[in-house]
Amino acid sequence: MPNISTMHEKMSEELQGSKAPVFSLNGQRITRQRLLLLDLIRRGGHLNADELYRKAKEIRPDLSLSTVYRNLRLFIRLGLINEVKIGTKGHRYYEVRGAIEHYHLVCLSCGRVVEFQCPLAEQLKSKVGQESGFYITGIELSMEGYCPSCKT
Amino acid sequence: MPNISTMHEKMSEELQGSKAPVFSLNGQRITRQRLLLLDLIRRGGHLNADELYRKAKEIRPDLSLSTVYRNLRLFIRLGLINEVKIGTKGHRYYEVRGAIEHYHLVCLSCGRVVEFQCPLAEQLKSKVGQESGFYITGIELSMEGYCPSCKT
DNA sequence: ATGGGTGCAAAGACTTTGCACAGTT
DNA sequence: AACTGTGCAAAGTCTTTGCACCCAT
Repeated sequence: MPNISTMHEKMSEELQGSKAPVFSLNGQRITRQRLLLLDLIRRGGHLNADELYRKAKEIRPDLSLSTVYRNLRLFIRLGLINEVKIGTKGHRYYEVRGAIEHYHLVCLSCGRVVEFQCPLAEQLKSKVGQESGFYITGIELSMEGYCPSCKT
Repeated sequence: MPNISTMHEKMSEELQGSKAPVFSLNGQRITRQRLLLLDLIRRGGHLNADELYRKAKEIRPDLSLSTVYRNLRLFIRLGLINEVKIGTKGHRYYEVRGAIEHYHLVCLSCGRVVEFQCPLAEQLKSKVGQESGFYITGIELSMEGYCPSCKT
């Protein structure tokens, strides 16, 4: 069982590149569950809540699904991860918040998710904002289809 | 109570611009519930299942929510309407299928939905398809923000 | 008469919440 | 001691499904 200083150390790693004082500011605690979940999201690419739950349960069998949901909300609030809705079915996936803005392409057959960048999206945002008079806060862009292996 | 020839007439109107024989082909029946629902979707702009249910219930109080859901699925299968997921919350809305491909912009304050066209989206689709090797079947694009009246 | 359509209620998938207990500070 | 975080179970939201009855063909 890791002691608390080990945890702090690990959490510092987790916090690389994000606003450091968020945890202490909000009085949020660094728990094993949280470390585990963040770690799995970081490794796992694109996971939904249930996938994350099952993976985490392999390591901590006593972990509960509500802890997963609660902490996903927390991580989002803290800006550590993003929730993305992929494909026309709009399922929710989670991924670490990276510097590069990107969008998603999902294979309808095997479920593989590919990220792509889209410089046009920013242009689009300001163009649509100008023409509509809206102040635009968010953009949702994803595509779906069949990947090279599945499309034949 | 409208007789069946009236209903056929009305349904023909509904079918303007879509593949006409779909109903007869599939043996789908023209019912008052279906006429009402299609009519409300046509008038209503962007409705979700519950909004549609409540509007329809004002006219036919005995209508059930499952009929709404069942017929939304049906209309989608027949190509009469589109299901769109708007905003980062990904709520499902329904609208008549028009000729012009368009996307949606929703006000986070008043809920107003504005349609916009995006010639770039088609380009984007083929570009992403080329670069990724995917065969792309669907694209999901929407934005959210605050409309002119709400943004101050 | 036949077979699809509807209302009702129940079940499903996914997510949130209330509560008592456990672990940190 | 005070308070946050967790597990568990219950409740919530949105959608689908099973079944008996109804109605159009």
